[in-house]
Amino acid sequence: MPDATSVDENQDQDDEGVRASDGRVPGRRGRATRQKLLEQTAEMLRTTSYRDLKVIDIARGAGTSPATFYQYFGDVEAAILLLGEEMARDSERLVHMIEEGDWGGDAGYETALAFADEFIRFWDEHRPVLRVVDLSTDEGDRRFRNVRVRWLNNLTKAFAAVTETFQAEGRNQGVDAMANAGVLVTMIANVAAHHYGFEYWGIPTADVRIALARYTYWGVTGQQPPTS
Amino acid sequence: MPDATSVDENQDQDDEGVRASDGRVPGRRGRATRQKLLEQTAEMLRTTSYRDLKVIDIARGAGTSPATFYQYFGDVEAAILLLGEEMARDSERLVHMIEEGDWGGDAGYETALAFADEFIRFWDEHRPVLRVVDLSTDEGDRRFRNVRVRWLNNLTKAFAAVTETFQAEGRNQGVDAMANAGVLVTMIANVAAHHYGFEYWGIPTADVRIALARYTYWGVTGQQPPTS
DNA sequence: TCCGTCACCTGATGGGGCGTCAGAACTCAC
DNA sequence: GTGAGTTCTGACGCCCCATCAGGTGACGGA
Repeated sequence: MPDATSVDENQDQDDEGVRASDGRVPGRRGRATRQKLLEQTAEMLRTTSYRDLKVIDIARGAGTSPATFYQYFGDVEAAILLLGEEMARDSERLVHMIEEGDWGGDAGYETALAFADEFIRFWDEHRPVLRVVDLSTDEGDRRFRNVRVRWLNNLTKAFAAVTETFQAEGRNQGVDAMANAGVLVTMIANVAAHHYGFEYWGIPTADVRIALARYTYWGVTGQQPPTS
Repeated sequence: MPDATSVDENQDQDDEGVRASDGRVPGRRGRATRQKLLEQTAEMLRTTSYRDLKVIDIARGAGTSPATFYQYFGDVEAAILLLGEEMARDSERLVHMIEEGDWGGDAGYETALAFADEFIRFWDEHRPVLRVVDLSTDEGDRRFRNVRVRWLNNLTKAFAAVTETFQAEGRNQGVDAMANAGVLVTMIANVAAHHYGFEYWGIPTADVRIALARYTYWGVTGQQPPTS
């Protein structure tokens, strides 16, 4: 069972606070190699199962050797973790959509639809990393849980804030805003994760998208969505 | 990447259609060993990460040798797959809850609450297997996808059937019943999967349970849940 | 241009799991 | 008690892991 590493190391990942395993700060060549390894890790994750992901394959794919890989990452999980943090940063655009969207009336339903689209796109883009984040979190790995919390919690808080504005107007009563938003986010996340599965059993993504937007709209506003 | 095996072998798993890897039908002793290995696999899955799950550990834990493991299962995945099928059979009770529950009015909301409880319990019980089923499905493994489809599709169809009775009465319009039910199921599943995560970021399972039941009730009936 | 130094990379290695035999151990009917 | 059938395992060749000592390459200074 993987365990937490020192948290302090992951503070500043803007390609500067980077350390090699021996503590030195890598130069230009080193960072290029590191980056290539990171990209190759993502690529491998896309094409092979997590369980069968081998350091040697990543290293070979990046045109280098396993020892070099270990120079920059403690283990495969550490590399995936970095990909996860990159993904979490990328998710800011989703937060903005929630915060800046218009959630009232028909425009609100449109916002919900647009958000569903964007979220599904986001998930498809980061699918390989996300499934490892989810699995490892579920298995109790703290490093991954931190990433997962950070990215989903931002969305949840954004939804909760919107919900609270509706609750302040007397609408959408009877539920804790954070719990409600949490369930909402988790729903959207899992639908995005499995929309190909829906297709497989005969439910087109177009229909799923509408169902998803309806739940989102109702969940946030407490209003019935348009029945067009 | 794992691939599909011949499907025919998995038809009758009631402990009778069982074959050892050499094609013989095991006797009493053989089946006992097989069962012990299966249980040990489940136990191992509960305590170690999927990625670090080793045949040798399962075998040792079951007081036997790796060679014996391979006598009964082609690989670790095959064993987990059997656990998955067992789980799918166990899920019948959830289907019954949906089919036989009263979904109208306040009683409907109570049904939704009871279902949320039962589903969360079910997930907690089968958590280790479920996360492997989900991951492997996501990675494109057909064997696991079949299990996942079978178990979730039963629930989805049951919800869709209930939804359609409401739609026939002119309620809950504007959405495809199967897509709606699919999103619902997937939401419940993911909330159940991550309710510990909610606790971790300060949202008690009690609140989550209510939010979950409200979505379920609204999703099935199209009615606003009680705001008590 | 050459050289020293430091950054970067790798070949080689011990450790260990994988999957598969051949044959040992066990069981049970007679 | 015996033998045929069933079940189990020790041992093996293979490959991956993770590490280290030492080789290779880049770059600034003379």
